[in-house]
Amino acid sequence: MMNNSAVGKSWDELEKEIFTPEEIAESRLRVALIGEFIKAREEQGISQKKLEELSGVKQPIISRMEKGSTSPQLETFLKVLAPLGKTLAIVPIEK
Amino acid sequence: MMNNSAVGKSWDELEKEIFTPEEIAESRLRVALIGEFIKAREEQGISQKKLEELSGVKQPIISRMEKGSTSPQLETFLKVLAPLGKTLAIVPIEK
DNA sequence: CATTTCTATAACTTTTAAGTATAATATAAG
DNA sequence: CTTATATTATACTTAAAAGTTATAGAAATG
Repeated sequence: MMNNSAVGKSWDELEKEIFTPEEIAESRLRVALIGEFIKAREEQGISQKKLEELSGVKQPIISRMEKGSTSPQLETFLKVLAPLGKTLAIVPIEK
Repeated sequence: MMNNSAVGKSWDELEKEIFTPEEIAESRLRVALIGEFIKAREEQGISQKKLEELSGVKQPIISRMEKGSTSPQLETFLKVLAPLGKTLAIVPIEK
């Protein structure tokens, strides 16, 4: 049984009890990357279905990826980025 | 039965018969990213075992990733990059 | 409204990455 | 050398993403 009550706590507070700082940082980063992908897709007016045609990645997978219910494989992410004229690069962590 | 004999063909020639241009491009990109990661790890004198401690990602996973026998999840790749002071960014495809 | 397009989700199968334990190989010490 | 020890690679199991199909619910279009 949990010894800390959840009542009255914000998600930020709860998150700190459940996950390590590394997990939180990593998760935010992943969310940021996916968010940038969504933005690029929408800016170019490309639907998930259309992107399925362009990338070969099925629409339900794109949906799950965007909703954050799966952490895509590097390969899958590169596949959906390519038709948007984007790719991934390794960069130094910014301060 | 295959109607093209493999005898006398280079890997580059064979590759074109087996994979689509998109698959080839994506694969080379993934290999390039992994190569850059390996370079960063070795330059910093960090062993796979040490990186396991720093990142929480098990050494066999790092090994398979570097050997190219798996395409890591985005999350896993971010985890191993972080202790090396690196992360991923979405960038335009270069000409 | 009705219809089409788009996104989300569910259920299920297949494929593949992650986790675990161990083995092979390389490197360093005696 | 050969024996330790560190480092990387390999089987094998488990977990999770991808693929498939179908459908429901939003949101735009006529």
